[in-house]
Amino acid sequence: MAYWLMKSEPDTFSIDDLRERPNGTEHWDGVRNYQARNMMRDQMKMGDKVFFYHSSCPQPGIAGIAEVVAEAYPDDSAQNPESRYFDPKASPDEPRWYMVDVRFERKFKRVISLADLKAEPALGEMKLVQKGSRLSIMPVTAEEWRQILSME
DNA sequence: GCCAACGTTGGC
DNA sequence: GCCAACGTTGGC
Repeated sequence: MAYWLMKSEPDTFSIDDLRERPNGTEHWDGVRNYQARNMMRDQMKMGDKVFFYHSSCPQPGIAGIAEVVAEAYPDDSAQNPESRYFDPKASPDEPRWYMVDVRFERKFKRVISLADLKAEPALGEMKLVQKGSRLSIMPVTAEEWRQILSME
């Protein structure tokens, strides 16, 4: 089982939104970055655990935990001209973009802020805290996972 | 294949 | 709203 961190803008889709979905489950559409797509498509497996990260908001940080409940399948929003995620180069034969399903597991008692994560020496190697890191999906090591849980 | 121009992300 | 750091696009 692997660990991940996935970013979402809470104004668009927050951890509370996920919790309120039927079965607490939603597809993670709208990933339009190849590195992030490749990780989702090739490496994310059923049962993997995910830190749900809130970005571009007053308090950026990790808000809670979700679990992967469906492995990658085509992101049909790329083929919907009405969608903000529409990509004219995507087609049924070449879907180009993929998504997974995630299910709400729990919300942290408090948001573990980016500032707190940056201040923790044990997380110095974490991709999230490194300068210029913009990936919306990134792997988290087991050590990082444990460390962050201890900071709740 | 290079690289300039442009678009996006995301913290602040 | 600013802007640094990337990623993507497309002319050549």
